[in-house]
Amino acid sequence: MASDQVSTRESILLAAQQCFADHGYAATSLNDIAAEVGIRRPSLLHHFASKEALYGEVFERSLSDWLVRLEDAVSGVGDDGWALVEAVLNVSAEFFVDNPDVVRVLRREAIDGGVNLGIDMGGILRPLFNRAKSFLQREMDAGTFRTMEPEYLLLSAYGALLSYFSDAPLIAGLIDGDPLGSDRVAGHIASLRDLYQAALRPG
Amino acid sequence: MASDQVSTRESILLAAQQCFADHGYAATSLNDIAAEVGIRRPSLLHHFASKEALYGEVFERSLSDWLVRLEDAVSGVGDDGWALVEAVLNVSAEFFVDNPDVVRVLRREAIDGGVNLGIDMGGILRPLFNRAKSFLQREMDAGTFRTMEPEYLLLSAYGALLSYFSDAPLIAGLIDGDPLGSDRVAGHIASLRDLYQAALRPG
DNA sequence: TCCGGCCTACCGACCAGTAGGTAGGCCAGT
DNA sequence: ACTGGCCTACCTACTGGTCGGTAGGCCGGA
Repeated sequence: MASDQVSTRESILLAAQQCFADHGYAATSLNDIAAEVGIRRPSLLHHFASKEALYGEVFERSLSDWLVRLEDAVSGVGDDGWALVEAVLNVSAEFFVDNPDVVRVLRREAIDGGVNLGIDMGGILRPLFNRAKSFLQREMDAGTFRTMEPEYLLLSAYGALLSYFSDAPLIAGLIDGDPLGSDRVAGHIASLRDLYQAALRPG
Repeated sequence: MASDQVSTRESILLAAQQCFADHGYAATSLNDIAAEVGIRRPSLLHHFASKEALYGEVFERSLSDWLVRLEDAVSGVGDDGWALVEAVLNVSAEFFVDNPDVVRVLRREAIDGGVNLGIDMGGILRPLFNRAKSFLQREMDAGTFRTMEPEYLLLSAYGALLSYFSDAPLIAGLIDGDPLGSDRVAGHIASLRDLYQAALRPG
């Protein structure tokens, strides 16, 4: 109905995102999603042609939401090298806290190769990766950053940043308190900032 | 038969490990595993009571293989702080290259919470985590390492190290060449060593 | 040397349950 | 009267798991 605060279609997407994040594609049934929305499976299939199509839309939205947010942050910062690194760190953390399901969907796809359902995750990320690489190279050439291998540096940062959020279910059993609590997240980001500042500081 | 180079049971475990790593628990059927071994599903279930039991054994072996290897490396190094960090890095990398499936099995479990099938991954890892934490704290107190928050430092290192291997399918689409090739892996480990050396160097 | 008994490993056939997906009907809003 | 959204009922394919049965190796007794 049009009077719904959010459309059924939107509710389905949100429920699907949560289910796919929690249990993965294969372990999520359309019945699970439909039940969460409060409708029957055939009604769900009235809005989405297939399970695969639904997943595709969830995945695409997850990835693009993050990239848009990242793009905004990057363009809002000048050419100051370190400020840009901090902006990426901060905006990503903020986004992942607000959308804890997104990062688990993306990471599952990364393990599967990001290519399982016709979506070429690598192809989408590659331009971004190359841009970040040449940014780092530029800063290193200019002496703003200590010279390191930009490719590996990026991959390490990607892993260190995302794993904290994607593996939150495990980490919750390792540390005291909710790893996604705002103070814990702030601590993690501060630690990352500290780590990479120390590593990138020239000299 | 006893003349088999490896027992059927062992073949099943190996095939299961690969399937679970490639596609996850839910997306792997017993038929898939049986077909890989070259037997029928009922024959497989003659060796393992259930799919869950088979997965449990695969998971347990994966985790303990890594921990044993880690334990050996740690005990083989004296009390030299940085040497121990390097040993952990090196032995883990070596192990992950030799057993590329293990890390994907473990990471999938980490995302799921490591608690899905009655196995408490957090419980197993917690003592190790606490030991590493107090090791770092000791080195920082002694002035060998720069003072940082050990908990976050460990989690970042865990993420940075494992993600390179678990997300290898995605990374393969990001960089040129096989990310699990020996030179690439060496580069990644060297970069990690460099990163954490720079971050932990006192001053 | 033969024998019956027991064992392991494997198989085809079958089971109940559940998956994704389709067909067709009901009904409120326009 | 039509449409969009939802429903029940149904389909086929496949899941994990069980069943009864078989081929063949091993072993103790005659």
